[in-house]
Order: sequence, then structure tokens, then C-alpha cells
Amino acid sequence: MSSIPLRPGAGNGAAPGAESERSDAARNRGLLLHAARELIEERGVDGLTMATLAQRAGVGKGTVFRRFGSRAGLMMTLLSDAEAGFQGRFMFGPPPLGPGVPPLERLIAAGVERIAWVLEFGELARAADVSAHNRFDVPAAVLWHRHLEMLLREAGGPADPWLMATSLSATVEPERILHAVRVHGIAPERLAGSWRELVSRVACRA
Amino acid sequence: MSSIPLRPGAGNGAAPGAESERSDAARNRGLLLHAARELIEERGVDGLTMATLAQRAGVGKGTVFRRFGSRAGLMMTLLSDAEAGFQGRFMFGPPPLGPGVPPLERLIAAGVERIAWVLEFGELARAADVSAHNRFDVPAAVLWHRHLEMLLREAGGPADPWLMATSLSATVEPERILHAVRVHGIAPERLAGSWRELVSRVACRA
DNA sequence: GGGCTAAACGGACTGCGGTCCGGTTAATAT
DNA sequence: ATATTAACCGGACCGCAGTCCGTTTAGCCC
Repeated sequence: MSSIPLRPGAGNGAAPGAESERSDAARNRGLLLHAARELIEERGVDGLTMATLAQRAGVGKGTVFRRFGSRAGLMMTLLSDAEAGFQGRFMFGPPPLGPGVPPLERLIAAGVERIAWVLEFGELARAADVSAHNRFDVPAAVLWHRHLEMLLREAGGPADPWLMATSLSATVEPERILHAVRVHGIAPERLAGSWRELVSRVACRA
Repeated sequence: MSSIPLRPGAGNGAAPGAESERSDAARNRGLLLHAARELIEERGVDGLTMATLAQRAGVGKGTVFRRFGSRAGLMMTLLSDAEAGFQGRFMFGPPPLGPGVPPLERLIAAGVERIAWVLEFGELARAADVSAHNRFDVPAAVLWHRHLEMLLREAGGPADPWLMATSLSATVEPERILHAVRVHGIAPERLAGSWRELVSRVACRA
């Protein structure tokens, strides 16, 4: 009948790349993600070790690394839902975060939302950002950077929107934000206020 | 005669803290620092392992960790000369980096100098900045932050100089600067140009 | 010089991220 | 049902940062 065989395990929630996936592999990925969320809930992000995770999920350590490549890869996978949600909101969501208002307003909203996002998921993001490549060249980071760059360009402010977007991006990095809040006790509203002032000065003509 | 006994090993170049230091300890620290510089020259910062360092210096591994606490501590020690030089220049050196010109000019000079410093010593700084504490709460980092904050305050620009200094500081972090130059091929002059624009917009009234 | 003590020494040990490879199994073709 | 094979599995293994503790020694006092 069908010349195209069914690919078991394809099309389930967590994207297995472009290829399909054997059913045992899919099952193990599910087990691992579940166990990972459980362990993080119990012991925090830093309390999760790859060996413990393997044991909890009832698989070998090699399997964990084949699925996620590295600890950072696992964290990125765990983060992907939260990141996708954030992306969706600033690209297609309602104003002032999404399109429909002047660029400066969107920039302000983007930073405020980002700060809130970091406060919620920053711990995970920190664990995912072990290398410069993971921090800057991963699709989510590139997208965020481009979004800021585009808004700066629309606002017609800086002469070098790419680098200015880099500066803005640096301002709201998880490590810095979490440190400011947790160690220096800076209130999130104060972070938002400084962000507002920063982008207001940077994203305007003259 | 003298009721104050001589403290052997005290007063040599590399500050041993507030206390004195036994002669063998001082000798080993010298050997270790020498061996470390040698190894970094040969294999790069990332190619230095604590075990290799111990072996090269002809001491045990425990000794390395007692002297420097951690790999990051060793890197900070190796960096301290370069950092002291940089600090001296922006605090007491000739204008426009040192005092004697309007704050905006000093801010511009500070960033340009910092970028150059990072290009020279950033690899070491990256290895020293393993934790948030090492990155933000170490004396050199605090001093640099305070310097930027003070200049912003003098310029009378932002309403929240402390946080604005944090943003400026984030812009010239080693990881970002090195990544921009090495991966994206951004020319240092372009970094300097963007810095100039950033501080010009941030550090002015109105 | 000889004894005393606090400090320094050094290497075995642990825990972790990450790799490797021989054995196993899911999917397919016959 | 059986054979084939590509993908998957698992745990032994490696290198590294960092710790621990029994041993050695520098500096001081007599």
C-alpha cells in the first residue's frame, strides 16, 4: 500500500532534529527529560549531574550524552520551550512587545520582558551558556540580537546597530542580572528603569 | 636585640597576603609562577593543567592549590600585574585616561584602553572569570566599575549611575570582546567607535 | 647543636564531564 | 518467521579540578 513507511517516533513534541528516531531512543529521551526536570526541582540546576540523571532515568551514561551531546546541550533542550515562548511574544505577540508601536517602546518592552524571563529561567540559561559559542552563536541568541538590532535600526539611533545591540544584549545577560538581584539586592523594577533609560538614550536620533 | 623578629620571605614582590611566608613556600610560589608563564607561552592558557604545572615546577599538586586556591586564583595572580598597570593608568595616569579632562573624554579613553587591554590579556581574564564572584566581586572588577560609575556621575548623565556603569562594563567584557573580534572579525577600531557613541549618549545631560 | 611546633609538602583520592567500543535491538526486507 | 543492518545501549574508562591527610621541614627557643 503505502510506499512511504511510517516513521515511529517522528513528530512527537521534542524535535529530534531533521531525522526520525528509533522508538527506544524516543522513549529514553522522554525518560531523561522527565528525570532531569525532577532532579532540578529537587536539587537545583547545579545539583544535576549527568551520572545521577542517567541512573534516575534508568539508562546508561552514554545514552545521555548521545541524546544531548553535553550538559549544556541538555540545558538548552530543557530551555527550548521557554525560549520559544519568549521569541514568539516579541516577534508576533501583542504590542508593546510585538509589532504595532514605535521601535523605542518595543525596545523598552523587550528589555523588561527579558529581565523577567531571566529571573525565571536564568539559572537554566546560565548552565546552558558554558562556552562563548553557546552564549552568542546559538539560534535563540542570534535571534534576540537581531531583534534588538532591527529595532535600533528602525529607531534610526546608533551608527552601528549591530554592536549597539551587542551592548544592549550584554546588559541583560543572565549572569549579570542574577548577580545584581541576588548578591546586590537590586530590585527588578530598578533594572527595568535603567534599561529604559539606556535604550531611550541609545535609540533616538541626534 | 631586636624584639621584632625578622620575618623571612616577607616583602618580596608577589604579595603573600597580609602574613609572612616560609622560605620554601616563597620559593615554590616563584617556581610555580615561572612554570605557569612558561606553559602558557608554550600551550596557551587553556593548555595549562594544574597537574602539569605542578610537575613542571617540581612540586606536588597540593602545593599548587594551597598557593593559589584554584585554577582561577592562579590566573588572577598571573593577571595582577597587568591589572595593576591598567588601574594605575586610569586612576593616576596622564589625561585623557587619567584626571584633568571632562568626564566624557575620560570615559571614552577608558573604554578604548579597556578594549586594548582585553585584546592583550583577555585570554587570561577569561580563565580567571570562572564564577560570578570572580567576575564581579573581585577588587579589580569593583574598582573598574566604580571608576565608570564615578565618571558617569561627574558627567551628570544617567539617573542610576551604578546600573549604567554595569551596562558599560558588560559591553567590554573579555568574553564578548574576544568573540566579536575573533569570530565575527570586528575590527578593534569599530569596537572603539561604538563605545564612543554609547558613552556619548549615556553620559550627557538631557 | 638539639628539640619543638606550626606550617608546608605531596601524592593518593574523589567527583564530574565527556569518550569509546563491544554487545543489543528496533525496524525492514524477504 | 528469519535474516540483515544500522542505530542504539551501557558502563568501563579518561583527563581534569579540587580535597585530604600522613609526612617533612623551616624557623624559633634553649
